[in-house]
Amino acid sequence: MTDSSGAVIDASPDTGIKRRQIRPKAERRQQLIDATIRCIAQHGLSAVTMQMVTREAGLSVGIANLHFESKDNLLKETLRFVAEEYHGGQIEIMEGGDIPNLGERLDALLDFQLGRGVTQRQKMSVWFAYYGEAGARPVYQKIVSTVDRLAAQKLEALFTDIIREGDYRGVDARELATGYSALIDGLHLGLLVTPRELSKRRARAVARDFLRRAFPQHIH
Amino acid sequence: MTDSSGAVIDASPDTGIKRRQIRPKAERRQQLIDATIRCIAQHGLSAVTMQMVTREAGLSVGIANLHFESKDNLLKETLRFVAEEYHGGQIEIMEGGDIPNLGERLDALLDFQLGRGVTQRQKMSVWFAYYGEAGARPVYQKIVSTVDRLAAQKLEALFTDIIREGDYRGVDARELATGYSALIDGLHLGLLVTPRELSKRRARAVARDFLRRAFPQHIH
DNA sequence: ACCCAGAATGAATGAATGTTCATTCTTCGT
DNA sequence: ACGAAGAATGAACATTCATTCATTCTGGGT
Repeated sequence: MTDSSGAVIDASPDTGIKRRQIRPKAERRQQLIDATIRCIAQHGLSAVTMQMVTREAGLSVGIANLHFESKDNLLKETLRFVAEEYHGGQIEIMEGGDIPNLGERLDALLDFQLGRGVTQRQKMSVWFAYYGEAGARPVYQKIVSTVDRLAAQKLEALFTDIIREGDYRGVDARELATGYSALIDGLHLGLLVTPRELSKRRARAVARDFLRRAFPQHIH
Repeated sequence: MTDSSGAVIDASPDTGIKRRQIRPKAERRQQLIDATIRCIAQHGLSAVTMQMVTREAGLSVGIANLHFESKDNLLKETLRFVAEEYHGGQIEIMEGGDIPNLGERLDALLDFQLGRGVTQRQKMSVWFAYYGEAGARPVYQKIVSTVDRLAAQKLEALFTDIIREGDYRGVDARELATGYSALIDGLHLGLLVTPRELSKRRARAVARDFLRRAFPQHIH
């Protein structure tokens, strides 16, 4: 049997007692990180407790300190995972040998950044929860900066290619990349905090509009 | 004597004992809210304690529950204050009878949103700390949505006026307003999390660029 | 069939935190 | 000068939480 969290639970229907399962370290780590993400999304970073996370994962309290040495570390690793997943996905698309057409590649990037189902909302919550603490916690700042810088470089490179291909004049790739990144972040924020005012559809329209203004030949 | 927090302290230099001061309720409330803002900016929302806030304010622990009934309430009121201060400032400029020229009014808005000294950074920290929790706390969401909606309407109205004045074609005021707001939010985020990568000067250039693209006759 | 490395458990511990309230102190009107 | 209203204090209390670790359990290797 598998519950919603992915934790393997082996229960005798009669007794309701669940059997202890031994799994490799890497798997447990991921299981705990996933549970942490769900907890942050649902209760907020400041309300997350170890008991909450381990219960969500279907495990005992002690195990968190077995695989991660402390709560601080678990939170740090969770941020690292989310950051790398998100930026990794972006970077893959931007490097994208599988999509030779630059306009289509831009579209794919936009789809990745503002598309997807409910899952994305969970990730967004986590993302901004950490942003909120980043001002006071250098560790978080460093993790985010590191992946952010790489993604920014790739985006600038993509924009440079597009500018060359379209022969656009008076457009600075770096500045535009900064603007586009900020726009996406801001739209994510809007989707998270005021979902009533900003639908996913409209967010995409806004982002597309930005790109169309800059690269009219590439975005229709 | 006045310390950095604005709290009035009356100490005999000999004894070092500070004298108890009685002040009106409204003043103490503001004093506590100011201290809360500083604490959030410096330590992060999740690390803020009542002892920390009251010490920062130069007061005793009991007083926080005297003027605000609980920690939750103090945090809520602090968010309300910051939200209203920020959005109030924006709205005043946008309605701005004192700046008849629409282009100049846009400039003033941009100055307000991305200008100012170190103070602004404190406010930004608080702002995003709450955004981070907003996903899980309806109360925060409501406070932010309320002021946000009003500011969005005013911005849309301003853009509508500018579009009419400049006779710009194929531009949707609402969509542009959404985009501009998101852009500013994203730039704030960048300034907070990756100040090394994004200077205040560059943030302003990026925002100006966005406006210039949309309203070339109004922004030079 | 047996053993053991190490994975998993959860009751116990101690530290930290929000909240209370009996007491002390200021101020102001009379 | 005096008294009362209420502002301010901070020690005490109850709760919650992260972390520990003695113990139990599992599964693969022999």
